[in-house]
Amino acid sequence: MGTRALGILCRMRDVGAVPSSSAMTTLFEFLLRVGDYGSVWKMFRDMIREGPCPSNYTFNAMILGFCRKGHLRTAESLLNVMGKYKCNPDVCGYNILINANCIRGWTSSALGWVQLMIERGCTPSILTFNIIVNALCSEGNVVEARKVLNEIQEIGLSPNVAIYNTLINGHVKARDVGQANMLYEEMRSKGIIPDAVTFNILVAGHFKFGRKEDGDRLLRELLVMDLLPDHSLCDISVAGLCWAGRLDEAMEILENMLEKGMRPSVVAYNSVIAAYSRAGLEEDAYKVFKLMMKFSLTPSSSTCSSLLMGLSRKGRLEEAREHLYKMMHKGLPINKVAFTVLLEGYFRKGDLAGAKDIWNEMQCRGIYPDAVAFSAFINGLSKAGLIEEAYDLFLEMSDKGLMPNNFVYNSLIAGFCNLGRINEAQKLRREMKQNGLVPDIFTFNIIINGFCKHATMKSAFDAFMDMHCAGLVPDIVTYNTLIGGYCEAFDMVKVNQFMNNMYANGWEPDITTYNIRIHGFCSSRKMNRAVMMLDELLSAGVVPDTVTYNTMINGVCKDILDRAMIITAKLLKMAFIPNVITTNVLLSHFCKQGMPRRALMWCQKLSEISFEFDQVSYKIMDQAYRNIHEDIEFSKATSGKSLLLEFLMYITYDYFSRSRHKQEMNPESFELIV
DNA sequence: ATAGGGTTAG
Repeated sequence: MGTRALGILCRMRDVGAVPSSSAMTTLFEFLLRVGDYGSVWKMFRDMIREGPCPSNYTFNAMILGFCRKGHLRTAESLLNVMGKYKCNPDVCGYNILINANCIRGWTSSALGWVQLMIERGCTPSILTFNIIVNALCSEGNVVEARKVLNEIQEIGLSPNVAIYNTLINGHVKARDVGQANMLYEEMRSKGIIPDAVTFNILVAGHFKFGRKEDGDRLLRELLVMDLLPDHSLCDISVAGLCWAGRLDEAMEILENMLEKGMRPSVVAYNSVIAAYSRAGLEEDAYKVFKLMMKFSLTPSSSTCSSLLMGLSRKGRLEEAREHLYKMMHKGLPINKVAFTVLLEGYFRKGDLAGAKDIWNEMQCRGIYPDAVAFSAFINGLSKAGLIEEAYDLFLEMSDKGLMPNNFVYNSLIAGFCNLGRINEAQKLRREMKQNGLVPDIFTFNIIINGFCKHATMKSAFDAFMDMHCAGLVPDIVTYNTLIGGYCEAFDMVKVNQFMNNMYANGWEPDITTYNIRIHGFCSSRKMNRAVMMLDELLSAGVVPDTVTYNTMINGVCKDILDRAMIITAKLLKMAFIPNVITTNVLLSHFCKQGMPRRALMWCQKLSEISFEFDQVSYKIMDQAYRNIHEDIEFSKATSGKSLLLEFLMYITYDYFSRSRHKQEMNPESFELIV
């Protein structure tokens, strides 16, 4: 299409006709999108010689096009020369350039441009400052961001709802929901009316990082406030309930809306699709997508990424990749996030070759990784223990002009911590500070975890104190990490102390807290206490998960027979869903209890139903082979303990063999939906 | 705003 347009334009020139300025601009946009810079410059020269005169609109489109391709220097020179062609750079052009600098992580040069535009007599708009505030927030520098808001008021600009939304979002992302609330109050007191975005940020923030009660309270208040139209309220409720894990309720609202003839927005559908995918219910995600298609809504890039995330997290990577191609073929908006989601999926599966392949393909298709994509790659490599390769990538991204942000530093720090190389991790934390980044709660949680796992609890506690000094408020993950560390150290005094500390700071234990504590009891063979913890969890209204089950089962296998049977009966009533770790637990117990042949027999049966083992499974199988070879077999398959093990393995096998027969998604269904 | 980093089971 673009080449034809180019041909027509040339013929127009040949017959002496002058194309319109807007036609030229559209053509520039196209040529820049496909990266045909040769034609861009040729057409530009033609324009200068033969008209039409380029307008500000033409220049801005070119500046935007070059910025999107990462050619910031070219964009900057265009802005600087446009004066020669009777075009004065306007606030729009500057904003594009400032934003491009911010996206690359070059906040200080963005600030330099703001300075320069003022010197050149172009007044920055509220949008200019919004871009800056956003950039500072994504560096974790909410304090500076807040200062910008004060400064713009001093120069006589009045903040609007958008800039407040950006700042509130920044605080929520920094896990400071309290401060986010204060900003909300502040904007209201200034008479600025919050919009749907404000509430979406706040409600999601409360559910994600704050307290669920606050989320509910805000939703209730919102309903009586009469500020927003009904459909916005529904969108926000749906998103909030999704984050609260109350998917059935969210779905109910969506269905109610449809019954009432209201049209839920793409955001509402996306929230539900994302939540289903996150919860491992990818088939339900596709059902919602189908519904969305029925009402001919246009999927956004986040719709696509969320659907792919559902498949990818379940390890269904071939299908995910196939859908990715189909989506691109249909012209759906696929961006770097979709590729990042797949990249993560390959790493999660331990398929390093697949991960590297999707990484290369993304770049071959002209989709360039951003800081988060780099961090996903760096994170995957570090988790696989390939820290040197990860570090090379870190250097590569800096070479490419992408400033590493907190995501990247945190991934790398986690990589060093996982290998126990705490000193190098600490060095990176100092380096991020030198680069103007502010270590966030993630950084501290990663480092605290590193100390818990590879150093002393004293050092972990010191890091916890450092975190306070840095003005950060510990969150549930911080508490869980420390409680886990003290559990491992069997320091029950400190465990209880931190549990109390956690309650005092307004945090209720979550499923992870309970799992950690149950694990603590199981590993010290206090199964009665573990069961008590399970009961406590249930009465607190927390839903146990597969981790709970696996932890308990692992304890049960080690326990005395009578109690083991009672606990097993209790667990089975709860209808848990097993996974590969469940089988690994059982297989390793077959080995530990002197039955390597039984372990291998079950492996054989599982592979017959194409069960997907993981790296750990293969290690256990190796161990079983070695045990047979070294003649380490001592259990009779008829003892009570081994019968219990056989029984547990049988029901696990049975679950997988049934779920295999369940109707898998039809591979063509995606095409049928769209 | 809705997608991509940190805590838990072998």
